[in-house]
Amino acid sequence: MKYWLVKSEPFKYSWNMMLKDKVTYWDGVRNYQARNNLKLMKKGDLVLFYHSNEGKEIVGITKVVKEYYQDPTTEDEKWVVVDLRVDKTLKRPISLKEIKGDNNLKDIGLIRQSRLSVMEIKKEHFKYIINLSNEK
DNA sequence: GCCAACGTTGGC
DNA sequence: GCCAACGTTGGC
Repeated sequence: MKYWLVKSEPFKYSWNMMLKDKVTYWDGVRNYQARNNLKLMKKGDLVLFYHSNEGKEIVGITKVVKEYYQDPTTEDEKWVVVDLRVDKTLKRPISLKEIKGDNNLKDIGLIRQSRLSVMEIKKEHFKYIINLSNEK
C-alpha cells in the first residue's frame, strides 16, 4: 500500500466541494510524471489533499476507490483519472510553512518538487503528518 | 506581480 | 538529439 498527495487550487476544486461530492474523479492532470503516479495508485491507497495557492495546507485525507481509467474530460487517450473518496478531514490543517519548518519533513516531495501535482508520500511522512494534525 | 523551476515545442 | 524560446505552476 502506498501513500500520495494531490494538489488542488481551492477555487477550482476545494476540500469543501470534495466533502459534498464524497467521491470524485481526479481529472485535469496533464503532466506525465503526475499521470504516471495516478497509474500507480491502487485501490485503498491513502491520498492527502493539499490546497495550493490559497491556503497552502494539507486539509484532508482521501482514499483511492477506483484505479485509473481514461480521463472523461478529454478524448486524448494519454490522460487518465482515478476515483477518490473522502476519508477524513484533518483535525487541524498542516500548512506548507509548518512542513518547511519541520526537519522531519524536509525530504518531502511537496518541497523538493514543488510543481508536481500528484506525488508519492513516504509512509513515515504520511504518518508524521497525521500525528501532527492529531496532537494539537 | 514577480520569479524560480520545470516541462514542452520546434528549428537545426 | 540538442538547445533556445516559450509556457505553466505555485510560492512569495
